[in-house]
Amino acid sequence: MTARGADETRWLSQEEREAWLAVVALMIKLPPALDSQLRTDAGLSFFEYMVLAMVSEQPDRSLQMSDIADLASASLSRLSHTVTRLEKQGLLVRHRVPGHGRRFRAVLTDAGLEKVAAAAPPHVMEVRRLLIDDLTDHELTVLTTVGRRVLGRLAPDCPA
Amino acid sequence: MTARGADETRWLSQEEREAWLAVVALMIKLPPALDSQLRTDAGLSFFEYMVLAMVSEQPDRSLQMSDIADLASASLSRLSHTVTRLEKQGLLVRHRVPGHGRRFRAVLTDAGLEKVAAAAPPHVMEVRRLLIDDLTDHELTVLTTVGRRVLGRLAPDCPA
DNA sequence: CAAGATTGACACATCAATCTTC
DNA sequence: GAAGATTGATGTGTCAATCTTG
Repeated sequence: MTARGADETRWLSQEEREAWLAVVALMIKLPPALDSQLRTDAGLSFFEYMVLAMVSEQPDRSLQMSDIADLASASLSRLSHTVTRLEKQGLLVRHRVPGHGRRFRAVLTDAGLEKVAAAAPPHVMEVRRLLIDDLTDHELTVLTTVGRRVLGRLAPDCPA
Repeated sequence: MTARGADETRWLSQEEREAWLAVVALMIKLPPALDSQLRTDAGLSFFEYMVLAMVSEQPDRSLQMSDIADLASASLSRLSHTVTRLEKQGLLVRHRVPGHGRRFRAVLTDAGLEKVAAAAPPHVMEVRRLLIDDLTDHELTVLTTVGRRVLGRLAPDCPA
C-alpha cells in the first residue's frame, strides 16, 4: 500500500482505502463477536451453530456433508473435523446414504435440535443488534448485491 | 434460525436473511482468498502483510505494538505472536521506547521494507479485482458508512 | 480414475496467566 | 495496581495425503 517509484500499480484512493479498511475490520471483528455471544449463551462457536442451523432447517433434519459445506461456506475438511466434534457431543450423527455409498448425511439428534432451538433466539437478536436493525432497506439491498458479486468472483472452487 | 413455538423472537425476513448470509459468506471466504494470493505471490499471510504495511506507512518505519493492533484490528496477543515470527524472519525488530519502558515499537528492517514493497502491487490488484473496481461510488460510500456503524457497535474493547 | 469424504501433521488464534514498568 | 506487552497451553483451521465407492 506504500507508494513506490514509477510503477503501474493503481493504488487505492483515500475513499477506496477507507472502504477497504472498513470491510477488513468487519471481516476480522465480526466473527469473534458472534463467537463470543454464542459461546456465552449456548456453548457453540459461530461455525458450529451455522452447521446445526443449516441441518435443522431441512424437513428431515438431515443434510449431505458437501451441501452443508456449501451452505456454511466452508471446506469439506473443516466441516468434517467440526462434525466429528459435534458428533462426540451427541448433537449430530453421521449416516451413509443408502444406494449412494460415497455420500454421508449428518442427522440432527433430539439434543442437537434442542441446542439450536435454544441458541437461535439470542443469536438472531445479536445479528439484528449488530447489523440488520440499523440498515435501511436500501442499504440492505446494496449489501446483498455487492456481497453476491464479490462471492461470484472468488474462484468458483475456493471453498475454504 | 428455526421457528419455534410462541416466543417473541423477531426472526429475519427473507431479504434480511439473504443479506445476512451474503455478509457471512464474505466474512468466511474473503480472508482465505486474500491469504492465498499473498501466500503465493509474497510468502505472507494477510495478517502478516497488514502488520508490515501499517508499519511501513509510518515516516520512521516504526510503530508501537498497541497501535499496530488497533490498525490491524487484532488482539495484542495475536500481534505479539505474529511479530515474533516476523522478527525471526528478519523483517522486523522490536525496540523498547526510550523514556517509556512499558512500550515497545516494531521497526521495519530493510528486508521487511523490500518484502512489503514487493507484496503490495499484486495485493492491491487483487483487492481491486475482488471488491473495489466493480463498486459504484455510491456503493463504496454505503459500504464505508455501514461498516463503520457496525464496528462502532462491536464492544469498544473487543479487539480480537 | 473421479467424486465424496476423512485423517493426521502442522500452523495459527485464543484465552488466561504472567511479567514489567509506571 | 493499572497499562503495555508477552508467554504457554489448548483448540481449531489448513493442507496434503488417503480412503472408499461408483
